[in-house]
Amino acid sequence: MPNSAANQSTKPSTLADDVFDQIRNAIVKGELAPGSKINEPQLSRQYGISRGPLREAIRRLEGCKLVEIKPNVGANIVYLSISQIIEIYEIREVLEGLACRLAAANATSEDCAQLRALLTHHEEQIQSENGLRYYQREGDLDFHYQIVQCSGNQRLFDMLCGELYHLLRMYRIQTASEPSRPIQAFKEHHQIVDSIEQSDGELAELLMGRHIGNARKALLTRIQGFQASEKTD
Amino acid sequence: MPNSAANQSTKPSTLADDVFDQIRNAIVKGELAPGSKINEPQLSRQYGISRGPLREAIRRLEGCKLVEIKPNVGANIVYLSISQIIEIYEIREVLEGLACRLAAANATSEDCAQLRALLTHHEEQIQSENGLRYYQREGDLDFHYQIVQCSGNQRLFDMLCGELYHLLRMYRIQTASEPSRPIQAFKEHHQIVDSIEQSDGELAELLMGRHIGNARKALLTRIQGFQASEKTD
DNA sequence: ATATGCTAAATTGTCAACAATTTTATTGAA
DNA sequence: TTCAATAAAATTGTTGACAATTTAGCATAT
Repeated sequence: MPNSAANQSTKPSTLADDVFDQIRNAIVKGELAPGSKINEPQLSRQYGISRGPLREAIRRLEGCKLVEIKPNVGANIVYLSISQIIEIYEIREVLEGLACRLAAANATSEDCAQLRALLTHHEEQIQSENGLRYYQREGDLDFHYQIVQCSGNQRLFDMLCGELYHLLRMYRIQTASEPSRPIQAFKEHHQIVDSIEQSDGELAELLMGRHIGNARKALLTRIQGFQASEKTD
Repeated sequence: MPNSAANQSTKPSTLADDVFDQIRNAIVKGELAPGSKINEPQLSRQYGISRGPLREAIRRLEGCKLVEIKPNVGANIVYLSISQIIEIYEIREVLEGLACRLAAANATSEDCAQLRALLTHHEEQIQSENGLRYYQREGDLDFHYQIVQCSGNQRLFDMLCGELYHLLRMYRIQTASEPSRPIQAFKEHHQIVDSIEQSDGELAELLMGRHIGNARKALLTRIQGFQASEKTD
């Protein structure tokens, strides 16, 4: 069917679903500030819908742990403390380690080629300052994203790419962060692809765990450095 | 475990929240069969509420991935295939390994005493057939539950105890399963507590990973044995 | 007997109104 | 001024009605 219009015959969707996507994007991009309150009348006007589907979208966000609802008070965008970020990094450490182990077993040669291509593309981009910033912001997660895809474990993919990465993006924007170890991280990425290509799952798992562990430690020391007063829970 | 409706003045709650809990319990207990369709008019009558809060509860369940909603068609209770259970076990393997490593570092002597107490309690219960069935059904998860609590990582706790364990309970009921290696599993539990008590995080992590890995393999071979025709995705 | 198309019923999606609660503003007293 | 009590406004929670869509039933034709 010649369907030039975006979504008519192919994608039946509901207002609640659409607004769910929009709000989630707004949260991840920081347009809805962490910790801030959600005002139903205002948001429903903004999106041009009634409060019914809006509330459904908010409830779904609650299920995803992106907002917290207090009865009779309202919903707040979730706020991640430093200690919560550390917790997420600890989890990523083992989850992405697993992803690498599985990827080493399952990745086709095309998958490996694509991983290589992504790395070289980053290498090119990284020349310019803007490119470097891009790499730190998004490109890094792209790499991790693609490895998880190679793992073949769908639920692992959902957990990482559908939930945790959203929170990390949110945090990066929240704190204009990530001046951390770009060159070193880049080397580690290459090593990881090496081991995946050689189907050495245990090594890939170990390297990825160490890679994220390094990032976690860097984050920890950087925080302790000039922000020792941050509440840790 | 006393979680009845005794809280009135202390806990303001909303209909959507209450019904969310009730439906989730019904799903986990198998009262709402996996794959079955949710009928809004019927459920709203059953719980004595209107469709508004009911739909909010369903949306929240969608966020938790316990139901799947198709626009204009309705919500279905999620159904876990064998391969999806395997995926969950792979994830548990590393996540609970992490929990053990952290628990070994963080657990107080009281925590360890409590773990020991739980194991001896199981040892007593396990004498009778009913007790053994209980152990296989719930007691086993109780043990894992308590270890995750000792890890000190709140998000890890939420992921495991707030999501994955629900799915596993659901699956166990779904397939009257778990005649698998109760005595062996019991020994492994003891070893794990040993290593946590000795603050040997790496050993605890390895043992727990192996423990769950064994369960996964047992499950896999049992399935392949007399149900080789199961769709694997 | 199996399809095909149409009609009726049931179900889902959306909205606006109302009730209940919280938040804000205001008043009055120490 | 500061604090408490109170009234007003705003926000959240809930409901029932209506529109849109899907599902089921039924008659007809091949």
